[in-house]
Amino acid sequence: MSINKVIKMSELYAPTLKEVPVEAELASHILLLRAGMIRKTAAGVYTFLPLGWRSLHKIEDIVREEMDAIGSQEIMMPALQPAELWHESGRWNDYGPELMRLVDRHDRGFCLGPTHEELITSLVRNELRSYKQLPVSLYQIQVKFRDEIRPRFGLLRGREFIMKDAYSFHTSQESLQEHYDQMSHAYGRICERLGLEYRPVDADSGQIGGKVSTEYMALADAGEAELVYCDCGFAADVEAASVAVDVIESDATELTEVHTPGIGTIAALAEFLGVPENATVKALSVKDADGKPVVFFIPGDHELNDIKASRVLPGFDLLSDDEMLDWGLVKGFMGPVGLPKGVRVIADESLKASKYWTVGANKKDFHFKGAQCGRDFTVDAWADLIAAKPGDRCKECGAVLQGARGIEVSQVFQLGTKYSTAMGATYMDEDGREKPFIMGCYGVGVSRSLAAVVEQHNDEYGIIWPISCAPAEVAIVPLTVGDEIVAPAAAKLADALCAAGVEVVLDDRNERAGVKFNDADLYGWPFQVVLGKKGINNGQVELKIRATGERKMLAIDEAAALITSMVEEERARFVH
RNA sequence: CGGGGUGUGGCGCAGCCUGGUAGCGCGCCUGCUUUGGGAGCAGGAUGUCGCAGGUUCGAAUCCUGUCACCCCGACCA
Repeated sequence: MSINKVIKMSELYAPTLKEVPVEAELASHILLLRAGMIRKTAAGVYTFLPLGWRSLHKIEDIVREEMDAIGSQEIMMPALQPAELWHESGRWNDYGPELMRLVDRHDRGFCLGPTHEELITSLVRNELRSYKQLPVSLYQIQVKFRDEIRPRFGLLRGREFIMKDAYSFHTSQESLQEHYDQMSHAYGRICERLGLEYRPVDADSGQIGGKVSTEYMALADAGEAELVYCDCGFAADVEAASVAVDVIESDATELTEVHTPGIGTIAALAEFLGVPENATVKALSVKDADGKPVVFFIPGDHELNDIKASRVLPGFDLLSDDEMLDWGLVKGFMGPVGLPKGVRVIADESLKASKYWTVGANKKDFHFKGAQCGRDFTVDAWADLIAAKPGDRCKECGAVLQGARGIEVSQVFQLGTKYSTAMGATYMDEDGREKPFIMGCYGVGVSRSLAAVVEQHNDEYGIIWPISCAPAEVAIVPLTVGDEIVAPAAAKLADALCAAGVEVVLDDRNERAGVKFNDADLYGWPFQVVLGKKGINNGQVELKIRATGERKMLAIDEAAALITSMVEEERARFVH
């Protein structure tokens, strides 16, 4: 795209689909297929056609500019990675089946990189030897592979996708924090320049490892991530959110057995007792990594969060019905009072606020009301165990949290020394001591961002590109081809705009007006200029703004200048 | 991985239950007409019916296996 040239629709490979593809459900998936921007090659694997590729390049360029602006340097690492590096970090075993593994002809193990911590760490450990060389920040824009359990939603969850990943190396937490903040700021700018309505949220660091992490969520009802947020500015992924939970204690202050025949679920119990679900306590029986039984107690209206629970009890697993029987646990009627010997109790910390619990009686068809911790039972450990949900309270300000869904377009992590320690990546500090790098890593889902933009910017007719990532900025639509007046006028206007640095597509196809109009809206060109015979004869062309549907007549002699300035103004809206 | 579903011309689908010469719409090609919101008429081309076996005189259709794709679920008691 270094040479700005008029794109001729008659030559463009961008076949549109009139019908909605059966495999697509989301607006972004449907429209990217229909507008001839992408095509599916296999489940979760896509080909980018010229228009999709142009938009993708624009997103990449925005990302590049923002990375370069904070001093991160672009490199390119291979997608094909030797297994031995993954053995060093331990992730050859830990990453699981999502890692695409392969073997070469010499029987050496490789994987297709889902991320690049191992490679970059092995790169710099040989080259960066002194604190004087730090900090360093490097990034690449590259294809990634993750063998998703279930690829879906087009570009939003693919098995092969394009990502910008950056890695930074520091001698101190302060230095890391400084770069992390710069990255966070850059990520916010990237979202803004892409026209994404987004929210930074507290996140879990998942498989990448590390402690501090923020995700940038493009808000979308179709998003896979659930988040809670507060007017005070707090926002978090429900998986990672630490929130205050309202629980209601039992009206009974003495341990009271209640006959609850066949009432084995929280919903049934709450209804039977005529109380809300958060007036009950839910019990989940699991086994720890050694196979020993543990029962989690959480507020009845909440769900256990696996990630949080794993922090308290690494490698835990749910008990099967048979295992519950073996340990003497009564499914549907478990409680902390009178649990079989050897069963540990871990309770969600929100339950501390409730003095008298309504719980199972460890006896079929019976529950207790008024069970008091310390008097009737003991808790071995308190921990944050549950997934947050809308209606919980903000820990910062106490307000009720609202819920939203989002597409995770980017994430920043503070890795600490996890990889540098595992892989022996060290430098010499001022005292002549060898120390592991303190690392950060920062990812932007580039192809996912493309889908997120479309998910947020579309209507019943097609895509509505923000000008910053539109495949072209202005479409020239002559209504008659081969006409001795209209066609030259269209070509002239296209050339004039092009010369002014505007990206122009000229619909010189011999198609009927309706086809061109419909395609133009489907493709989503931000500005559309329609040239008809009558208009030209009156010295006028019609300009349509895709986003607003607004139409105005422009004098043909002034059109190029006017449109250029409108394009420039529109571009400026996306650069802050 | 568990459950459900679908593979038939480029795309979307019918036909399958009840075996008997493979059909429709869109698209494509040719011609004429049309030309400001996915044109009309006429003519035409295009199918190993996902793949491999089996049953049968005969299989898109029945049976077995297999592959691919889509949807739901995947520890939520």
